[in-house]
Amino acid sequence: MSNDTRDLNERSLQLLKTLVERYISDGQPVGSRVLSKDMDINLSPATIRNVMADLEDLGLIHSPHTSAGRIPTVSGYRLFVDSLLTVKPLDSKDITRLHQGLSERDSDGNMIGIASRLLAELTQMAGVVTLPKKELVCLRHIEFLPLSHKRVLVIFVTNEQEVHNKVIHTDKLFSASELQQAGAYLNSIYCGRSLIAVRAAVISELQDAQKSMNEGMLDAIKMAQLTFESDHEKDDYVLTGETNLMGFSELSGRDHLKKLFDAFSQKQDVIHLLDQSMKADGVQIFIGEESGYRAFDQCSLVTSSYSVNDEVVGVLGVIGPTRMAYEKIIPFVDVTAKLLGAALNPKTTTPS
Amino acid sequence: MSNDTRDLNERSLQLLKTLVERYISDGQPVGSRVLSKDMDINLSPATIRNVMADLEDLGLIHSPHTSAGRIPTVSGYRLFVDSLLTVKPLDSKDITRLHQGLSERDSDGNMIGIASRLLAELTQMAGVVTLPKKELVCLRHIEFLPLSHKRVLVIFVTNEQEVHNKVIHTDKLFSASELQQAGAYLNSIYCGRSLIAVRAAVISELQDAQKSMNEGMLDAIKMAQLTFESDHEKDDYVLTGETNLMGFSELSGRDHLKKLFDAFSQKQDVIHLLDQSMKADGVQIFIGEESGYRAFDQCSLVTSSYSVNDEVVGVLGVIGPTRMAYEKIIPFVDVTAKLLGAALNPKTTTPS
DNA sequence: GATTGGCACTCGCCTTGATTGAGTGCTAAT
DNA sequence: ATTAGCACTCAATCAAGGCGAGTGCCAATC
Repeated sequence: MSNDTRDLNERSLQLLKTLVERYISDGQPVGSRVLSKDMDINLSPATIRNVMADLEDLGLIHSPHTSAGRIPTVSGYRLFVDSLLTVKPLDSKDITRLHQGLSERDSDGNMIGIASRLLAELTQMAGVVTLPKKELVCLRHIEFLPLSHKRVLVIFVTNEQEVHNKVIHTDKLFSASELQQAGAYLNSIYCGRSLIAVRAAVISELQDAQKSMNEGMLDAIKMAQLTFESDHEKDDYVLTGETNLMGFSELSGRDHLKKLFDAFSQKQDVIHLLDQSMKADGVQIFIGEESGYRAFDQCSLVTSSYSVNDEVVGVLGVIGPTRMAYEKIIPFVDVTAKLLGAALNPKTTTPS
Repeated sequence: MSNDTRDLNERSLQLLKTLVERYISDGQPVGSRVLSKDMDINLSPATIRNVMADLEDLGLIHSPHTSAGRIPTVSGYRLFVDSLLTVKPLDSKDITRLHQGLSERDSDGNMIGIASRLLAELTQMAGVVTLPKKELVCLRHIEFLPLSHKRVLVIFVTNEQEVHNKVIHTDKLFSASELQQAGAYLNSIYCGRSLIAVRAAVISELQDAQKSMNEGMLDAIKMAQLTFESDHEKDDYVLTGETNLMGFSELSGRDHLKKLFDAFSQKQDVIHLLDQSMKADGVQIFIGEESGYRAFDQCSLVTSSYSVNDEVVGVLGVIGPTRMAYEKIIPFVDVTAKLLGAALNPKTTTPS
């Protein structure tokens, strides 16, 4: 790396671009000969070699061994996606499919799952969608049912139609009707507020307990506290199409694949990675080791946050080998994020 | 296969047993020499070879190639698990773990998921548990919430604490309070009955509609019909620990693994296989090709049905390579099934 | 007659060595 | 600055040979 990438002239960039494209489509290290044939400008292989040597000095490409062609390094991919890429418009079939899948109408309630499946199906890689973040979800309905052993089943609905449930342990025994009243009371005062707001309100209510509250109200508040106290529903995501990844030969080192799948089921690293995309809006890309997690060394992650009412509420993306068709995946993720955001917005109807 | 397995004398069986055990623990074809050392009875390798030749004639073992040892065939495994196996008592650590995981008290509501995870964790293979069958689940509570576009969110609770939800489309627009009344009405008449019974009752109610019903009741019944009309929650299962399977070299032919995982996500074949175990009670074993599904050619499935109140309601099991430690897995699956059954029974408390 | 030792044979696996071919780097000519 | 030419490197492929594990069979033994 003797120099800055600014040294690169138009031609070198063009060459890098062609090289990356070629490698993405073939999967083979690409040599000077094929590159010479692939390029628009006519150049002899020898010239190409000189330019490639420069690119190698800059750390943009490298040879797996002496007499193989070159393949892009992470920096090479990075430069490619940042400046060289010509994004392709989405396939119209894909657009149709997305629309029909994410139209609000025939939702079976779980938009997140649908979106994830669509991502996986249409890209033939793995699709991932985080659940919308809690600050943004508001309480729609809450209800309690008695169980044995002083336990209570809490069911609450957030946003339009997401149903959650949890078992809480109470101090004393409640009858079904007491619980029903508690639910009605909580619904009357907390409905429509965000979970965060509810939690805060509950805590403050409990603190100045001298307030004029009858016992039933107090019990209700206590149960609400138990329900919302912890981040019981830890940030989570829906991941589908993992099996698609098994087809890619570059990921198929025995334990490599296992590491990857283990990371998927532990979720933590993936969550952390996706969280980083929450901040920026628009499409973000993590290439290979850029992610910082060994398990994803050979993978790229193309993400985009999705928003409801201009507020970012979650992230979705696609996971595949570094050697993926970025020019198609990027717009695809972008559009999916926008459509999902629209589909989740209760106020608007998705345009047909 | 010149002959019947009855030809086998005690010694041959003993030999087969030792061979299978050895192969299971080593994963290498086992030859006459090691076998001779492994056996209790002292026999020269030559004698062993003679016996092995007989076993091969009977189709119980075979050589992968001329100068390798022998490995069990499917029939060999079959004979082994049916007659030769000496089951080992469960490890006490495992028992403790199972008890603590499946004790009713600190359930977070999803016993099935917990059981599956326990199976996978403690066997280091894949665990699978079917959801309890519908005939046996009874309605505990039902409730409706209005959505936009004449859609209604139905939430219903079955058994103790399993929460389900579904979106239905109605003919006309209902207000929140109308829906609440409908829910109350349905709760009053259908609570405690099985879903199957509810479905039947709903249909018959609708048929003799001349009955004295006010409009609200009729609407309620109609909504119940929409809710329960189809097998909307198709028999399903919870599968965990699939990634454990990636460690086994015998399953790791590239597309073999993919086929297996695809079968897992399509669910259909797995369901069908598990259904077969519903009929028999006690532990059932499918070895390799016995399952009849190509994807499971190199796998064995050890299952047991689990029962609540002496009635079989579901199946659980473990999926691993044919070369698995049956003598430990079998009692393990057995015990897990019994504990799960007990944990699901609302009447009893699991013994500590 | 069952068991055993001996022996030739088979076959997978590993190493070695030679060959091939793709691709490079360098240099000298254009 | 570009190109042609050439020597060189190195992975991949293949054949040949040695090794070793294990077999099958036969004749000797108990």
